[in-house]
Amino acid sequence: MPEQLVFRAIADPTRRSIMAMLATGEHALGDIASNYEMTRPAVTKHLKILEQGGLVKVRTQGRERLHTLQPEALRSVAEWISFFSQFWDEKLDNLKRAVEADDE
Amino acid sequence: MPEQLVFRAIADPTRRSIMAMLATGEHALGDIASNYEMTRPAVTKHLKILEQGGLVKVRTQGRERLHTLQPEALRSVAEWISFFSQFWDEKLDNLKRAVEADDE
DNA sequence: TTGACATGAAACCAAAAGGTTTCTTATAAA
DNA sequence: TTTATAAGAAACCTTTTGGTTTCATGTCAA
Repeated sequence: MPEQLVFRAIADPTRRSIMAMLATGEHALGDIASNYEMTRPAVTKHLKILEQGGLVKVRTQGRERLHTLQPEALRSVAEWISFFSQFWDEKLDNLKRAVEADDE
Repeated sequence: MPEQLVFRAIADPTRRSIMAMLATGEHALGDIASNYEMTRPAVTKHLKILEQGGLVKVRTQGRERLHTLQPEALRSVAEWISFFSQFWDEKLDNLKRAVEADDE
């Protein structure tokens, strides 16, 4: 799972919005799509990109496809940011330590 | 400075690489460009996008343009991630608190 | 002041991104 | 067993992105 796919996935505002929605729990495609102006195939494509980035997992139930958020995929981004945090504020070295501590 | 411009800026691997280079200090365009296969105008464009995202600041000295990293611009991304961190691991609530504590 | 150097600017190009419409397939419900 | 629903797949279109080449401009050094 190349890290680039995560950065790509979170670059689009619609996809970040979908992530926020999925933070409230599992949702079917139609359910998600009804919150946006665009067509369902468009939302499908966004979900596919989120999936490729490891940020969303899908399971099929009957004729529905249920999507779950996988927020751990954001960890690589958090780690990348933590490298730069040392340059912006000593206080935020906390962030770096927090991420690294979770690295086991 | 819309947050979207930061997400856009960090989406490209070349730009993230440039950021890493600038973490070592101020650099002129030619200096940066010599590290990449692409032409200088291409690097100029990447730097422009980093500038629009608030991640790089430029000053002119003689005929050179010196670029400095502005890592604080990553804070908005860190805050965005911290919202999701609560879903992935309780331990990483540290991250959230660290970012919020620095919000003053 | 003449030339070399560091860069900006503009025009252009191919590929990727974000979207649409149309058609098919699979499941659920009447 | 029809019919309606939920979704995937493919073809297509437009705009954005990441890159190029070419040319113009400002600054430093002989």
